[in-house]
Amino acid sequence: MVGASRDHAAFHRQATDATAAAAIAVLRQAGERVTGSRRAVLEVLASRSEHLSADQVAAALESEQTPVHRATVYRTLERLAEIGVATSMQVTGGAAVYHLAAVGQTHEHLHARCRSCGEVFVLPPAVLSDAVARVAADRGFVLDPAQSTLVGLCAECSVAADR
Amino acid sequence: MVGASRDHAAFHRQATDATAAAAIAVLRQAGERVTGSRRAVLEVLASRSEHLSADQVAAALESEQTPVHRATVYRTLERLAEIGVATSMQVTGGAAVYHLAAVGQTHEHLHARCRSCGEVFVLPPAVLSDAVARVAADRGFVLDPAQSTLVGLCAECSVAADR
DNA sequence: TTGACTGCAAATTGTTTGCATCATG
DNA sequence: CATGATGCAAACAATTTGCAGTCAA
Repeated sequence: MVGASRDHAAFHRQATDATAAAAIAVLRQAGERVTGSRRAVLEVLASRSEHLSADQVAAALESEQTPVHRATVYRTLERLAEIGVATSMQVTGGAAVYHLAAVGQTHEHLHARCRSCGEVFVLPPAVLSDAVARVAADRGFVLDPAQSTLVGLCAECSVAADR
Repeated sequence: MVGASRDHAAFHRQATDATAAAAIAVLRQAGERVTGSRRAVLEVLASRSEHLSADQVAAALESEQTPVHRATVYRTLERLAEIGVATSMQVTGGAAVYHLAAVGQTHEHLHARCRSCGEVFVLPPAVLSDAVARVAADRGFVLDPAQSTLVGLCAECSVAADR
């Protein structure tokens, strides 16, 4: 049990390091400067699988004795998103959240938020492929599934609402 | 042409007045006070078919020589939404927008926001009918098109981005 | 060396709240 | 007349931006 746990932790750290390193390589290739702040931000993003808000990233850095000013966190995340190393998404009614874009794989995904419990679900972007085609034909609107948030009731909440 | 235009304007004003009056009646029934500010806010909502942000409502009132303080506009819109006279929706990455809940008719529609110019477009909810079916089958998620905001590039901005 | 990056403070935007005053019911 | 509504200013949260100093390339 303890052994398995340690192995898992070790694996995770290694994977995290690899991801962060890959992201740094991309940064360098893009002609961007690799600074301590950027490294730190990337490591935080790489170490968590979920989406983090700029504030959460700043808080994580602070508790890791690597404080980075919030303005810098915002600028860094924005830059990372521009380069494609990270993806950002505006959560309806909340702060923008970021996560590392898996280098190589497209890893695009779509978010659906339950308006009852607030939980955010990840869906395959293909769910919107029909909608993409329709709005393009209809209005010339280039829909970006990865940036869109669908809203509704999750399975659990819709069952609860039925009663 | 001129005649038709005048008739249309007259019809529209009449419809607007009727809608606002109906909303005021509902307000009264709900035991809410009917004040000048509330009347004015309702008339602005009734006179525009699109969705307005609190700020836009305040601006409209100001240009109509009926200034209402922004705080009041916010409080009023919130109250109207609570009562059900108006519906609010948080546009992803933007301000909340409101519109009168058509008394009786469902008036469902879907929003798409351009991530470049920020403009919000209204689309027929049928655009998402395929997505609704897919997420329902896939995850049991009951998608609500009226609450969802699609994000992408509008026709104009996508043309501009191409160059 | 030098221009990009950072920290800091201050400005923005959208929205909420405490409080004294005022007007509707 | 008693509440509940309004105006005003100030607080808020999430970002953004101008500036001057610092550091990676």
